[in-house]
Amino acid sequence: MEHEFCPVHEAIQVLQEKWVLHIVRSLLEGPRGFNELSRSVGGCNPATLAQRLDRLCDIGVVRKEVQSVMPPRTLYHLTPAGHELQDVISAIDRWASAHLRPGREPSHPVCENSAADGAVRLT
Amino acid sequence: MEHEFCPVHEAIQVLQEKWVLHIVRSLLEGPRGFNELSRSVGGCNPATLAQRLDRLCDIGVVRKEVQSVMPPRTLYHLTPAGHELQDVISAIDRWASAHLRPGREPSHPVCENSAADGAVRLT
DNA sequence: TTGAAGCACTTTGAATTGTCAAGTATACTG
DNA sequence: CAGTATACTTGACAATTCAAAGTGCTTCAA
Repeated sequence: MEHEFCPVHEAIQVLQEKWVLHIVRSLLEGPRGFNELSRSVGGCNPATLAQRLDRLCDIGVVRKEVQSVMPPRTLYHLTPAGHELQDVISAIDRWASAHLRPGREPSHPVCENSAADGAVRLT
Repeated sequence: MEHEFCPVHEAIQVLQEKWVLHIVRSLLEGPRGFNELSRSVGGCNPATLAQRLDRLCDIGVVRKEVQSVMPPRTLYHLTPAGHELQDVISAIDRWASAHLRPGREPSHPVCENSAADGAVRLT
């Protein structure tokens, strides 16, 4: 009755969780502490961030290193598997650089957007 | 006062929206109608799906082609820019195949997961 | 020595999102 | 002529995310 295991599908399930890609992207630049990460990710509240990190930890993408409990000092960094998400982020980066531009207005109420140059506008 | 425009960041904002990656992946296999897409994406309710499609349309990743209004018949397909998300999906696919496996239990309450083979387990 | 700021979170209640079930008008199939 | 399909919309409800405040302890400046 149940579906078979599909890697891509599962990966998408994880990566589409809010903030996950941002977190990974940030950690690719190096290990960070909680607040540091929070700032670098920008706009994710601590409750959600903590939850995402737990998940990524469970999944084996991130490792949490408690350096001291009091005063608190923790480092989050990517595992080798996590590091390999670099390819995914790079692909997004390439796509974004090629197709995304600032664009203010949705330009049209209707869906008549694909400009001549094929650029994509954000709303 | 405001930040400058960062393509990757913006792209992530879009791609992390629930169902978006699934939708793109499905459309990469070819154009589909609404219900067809809904089925192939699996589990996304029509309200959300409609909303996501509108967004992707506005953004210029998807094009909506109404073939007839009544009885209704619509086709959704990727624009050239949308098609180039293939690279992103492929990267996810490669990562997933290399690092994801079925794994039931989180195996441990704590975050002690990175197995010797570096495989990642889903919870 | 006092005060402010930093650390890693947790808790709370409210706001935003996503989901479910049902419904619409029409056509095709058995 | 009942049943199925198409593409959605609506409204009520559930789940997720949010901002704000708080904790207990250290470190640094005044």
